[in-house]
Amino acid sequence: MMKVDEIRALFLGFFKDKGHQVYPSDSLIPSIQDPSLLFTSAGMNQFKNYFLGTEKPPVARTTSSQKCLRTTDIEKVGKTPAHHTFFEMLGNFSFGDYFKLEAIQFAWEFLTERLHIPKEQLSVSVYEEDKEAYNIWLNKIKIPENEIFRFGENNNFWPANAPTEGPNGPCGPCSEIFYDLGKEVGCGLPSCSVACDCNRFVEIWNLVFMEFERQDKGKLVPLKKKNIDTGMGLERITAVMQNVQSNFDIDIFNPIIKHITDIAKIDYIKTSAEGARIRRMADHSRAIVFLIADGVLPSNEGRGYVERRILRRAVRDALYLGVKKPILHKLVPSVIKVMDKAYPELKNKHLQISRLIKAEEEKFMETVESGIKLLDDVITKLRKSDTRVFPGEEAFRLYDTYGFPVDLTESILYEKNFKLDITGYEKCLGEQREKARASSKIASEIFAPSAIDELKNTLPETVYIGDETISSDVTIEGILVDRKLLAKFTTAGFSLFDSPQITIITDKTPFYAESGGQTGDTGFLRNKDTEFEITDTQKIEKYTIHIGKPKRGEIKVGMKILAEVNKERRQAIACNHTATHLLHHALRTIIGSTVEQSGSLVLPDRLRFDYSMSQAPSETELKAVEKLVNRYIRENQKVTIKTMAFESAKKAGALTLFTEKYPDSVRVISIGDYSKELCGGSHIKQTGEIGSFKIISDSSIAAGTRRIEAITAEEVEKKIREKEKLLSQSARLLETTSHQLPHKIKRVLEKLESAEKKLSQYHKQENNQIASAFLERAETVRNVRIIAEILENKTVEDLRQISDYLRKSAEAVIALLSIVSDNKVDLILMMTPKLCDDEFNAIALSKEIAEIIEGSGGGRKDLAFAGGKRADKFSESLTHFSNLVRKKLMA
RNA sequence: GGGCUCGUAGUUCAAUUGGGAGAACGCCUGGUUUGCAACCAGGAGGUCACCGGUUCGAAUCCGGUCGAGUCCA
Repeated sequence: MMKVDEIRALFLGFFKDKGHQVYPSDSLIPSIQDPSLLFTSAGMNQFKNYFLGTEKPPVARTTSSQKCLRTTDIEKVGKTPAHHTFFEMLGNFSFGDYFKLEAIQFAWEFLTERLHIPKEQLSVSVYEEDKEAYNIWLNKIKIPENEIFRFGENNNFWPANAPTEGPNGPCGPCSEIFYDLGKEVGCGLPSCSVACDCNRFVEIWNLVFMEFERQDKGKLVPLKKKNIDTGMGLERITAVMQNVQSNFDIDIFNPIIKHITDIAKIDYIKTSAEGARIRRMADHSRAIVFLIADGVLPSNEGRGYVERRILRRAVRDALYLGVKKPILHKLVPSVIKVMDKAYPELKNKHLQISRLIKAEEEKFMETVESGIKLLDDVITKLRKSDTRVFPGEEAFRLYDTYGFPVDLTESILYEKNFKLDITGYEKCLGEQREKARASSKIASEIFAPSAIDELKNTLPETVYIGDETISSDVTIEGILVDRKLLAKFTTAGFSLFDSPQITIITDKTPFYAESGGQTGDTGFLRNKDTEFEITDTQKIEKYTIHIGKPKRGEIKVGMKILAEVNKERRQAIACNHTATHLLHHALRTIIGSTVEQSGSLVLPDRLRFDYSMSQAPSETELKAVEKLVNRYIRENQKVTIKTMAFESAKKAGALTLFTEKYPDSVRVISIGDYSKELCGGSHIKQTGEIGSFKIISDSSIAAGTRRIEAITAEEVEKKIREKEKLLSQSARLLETTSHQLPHKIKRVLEKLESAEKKLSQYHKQENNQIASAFLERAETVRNVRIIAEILENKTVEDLRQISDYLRKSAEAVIALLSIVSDNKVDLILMMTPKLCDDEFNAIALSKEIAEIIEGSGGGRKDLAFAGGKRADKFSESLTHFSNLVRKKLMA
């Protein structure tokens, strides 16, 4: 039986023998910058620019086994024999080299002579208008006529339906090869064929003949250079070779599935609902392991969000299988064991991957728990209203706002004998989708054109000369304004304020473009007539782009101009960048080599360093790290930059990054004989230039990931001066020395506290006295004391205290207490509870009085608050109050 | 990129819908006990995330900022 690893190796070896360069799998995060691509979803992705013709391929034929991630069919995963989120795609590619004949011959030879698949079990399809491919299959390969099927653009064109529906760009017919599982599989009808929907015929290989460029209105223009792009699912061909009907029965899935059933303590019954869940968990655990290994951390947007969703789906399956504890992270070793022959880098990441998964699983369990609580609340309410239908909007709210999955809602409802209004739920979801889609930026086209593409055929890569010099004469090669290429631009007609943002491309440049965490340079392009300020430098594919604003004069393509980088800023950046390497090294020295960089930001005024570590480093450890970095600085070590082959850099012990993919030739930065890192950034010559290093903060930014922020050089001086100022100012304010400051602060606080206590006691006493005085001089009507008083130098809080006292010390009281200032009246209305009824109470009274002073009031029946702005009318309202109360009591 | 929810004591959360900031656990002190989350009494602990607005009055309403959670793309 042929194993996955053998088939992969056989495939790559076969095409290598046919003159193809073997490319390693690209990362799941596409290495080609493209906002429209979230993940690598096909073997051709890493060669996209070669197919587009915007970049010249170094070789004419390549082959690869590409790891891919697709979530479009995620619902089907586990339920069908061949759907995955994560899978490997075997492919061979030709860029203007061989075409249909060889592509077909290679595929046929590989299947029949290397894999020894009987010809009778293979059949093919071609695009109905592709006579060339049809004839090759019929005459060269000698496939019987009735085994060649002809389908329309829906099935046999790439992209599907491209001629009528688009998108514009490279496209072409394709030809598919099918494997017949045999009569006993599938529908069993005599008419069964490749065209049938049943599972008997499986598509194993798709050969795409990219020969047209689609233009507007479906016009297909033949390409000068025709390309081949093929794809064969590794898991699927393996299933064929191992003579099993499902991809999940092949050698790499068996151990994972066994591991799941062992933990869950259940049997794997393929046809049961649990079986599908187990398969889905097996699939998803592979996807998650590879995503994390490629640097995708769980988050709530973009790639991280897709990863989180996959992970949560798997956790849900585990819950259904009765596993109430985190389980996925336990599968990591099994996944790695079956994949590490092709992806040996997984082994080193093993601990970090399981740690991250575990943290994420625990978080989701919390979400589920709080969701169950929320669900219970709604159910309790529903029970009262005597309905058995759970509203769809509620289910949606639980999912949308609190992340509680609807299938969990459904199964809990089922247990409690409720029904879910699933139509209502789906309606809400659909509305949200519509809204989001309408305002989404992400284009669905793979080949989104941009103005820069126009340059790609003629203009070579921008040469970076910023290591040798920071000012040099350069030639302007491209000017971009509003995504359009211009030949020249002049400031005439523009005021300095409304001149647009302009992007300039030059033949070479001393400006460093933002990358590897280091921010882009700023500076000027100028000659005697022209001045252009550069505010940012970025990289788009092979070009450095200078972004900024014209100050004066005119800029023309072809013109020579002096490019000057802001020198002080660059020096500060270089200090921070070298310091970042020292920090990395110090962290590994003090804490251990489990610390790994997971991101960094180098700015002129500070640096940020993200690293993997499960708990926070102790204060002592951080201090030690800071001390060590400063020692490195004082040692004034030499910083050397060398370019060498990747393999020899690795041998020399250079640190390589978790997520990065490196070219063959790399730049190695060595500091003294300790730190050695691959890095493209700007550095100083001797560590002494950094002067000083200070950690400003250490915090957690994600599960298992921490961030240190630090400053160097002049920024440290600034910081020290700031702190000194702070201290001396504080000391002066407290009339002491900075030494005595903590002691003094403590004493002042104690004093303040006791003073406040005394004061409030005093106030209380005073308020009680006032209250009893009020009682004494109060008018009494039918045993009810009526009090109406204006107080001075009191707060609403005091009024409250006074009314409390009144309530406690008299049987029956109605009191109106007020504070009157220039433009405002505050009042409190208290009546002993027995006097209150529905019409006559403090709320009603306060409202009525407040009306006179053009304010409003409210509160409780026995204690209400009110206020107004017309202090001048207050005496009127006092009279009104007394009359009102008297009248009421006499009645 | 577009939504929704949340931010209150060291922690987990309340606050009757705009009208005295509370409970439980934890902490401190004293007592009683000294079998492992013991009991009794007392106490400390709050910028109600931040800024602005509305209002006589805002933890509560409105706008903004920051942070967290979550869904869609």
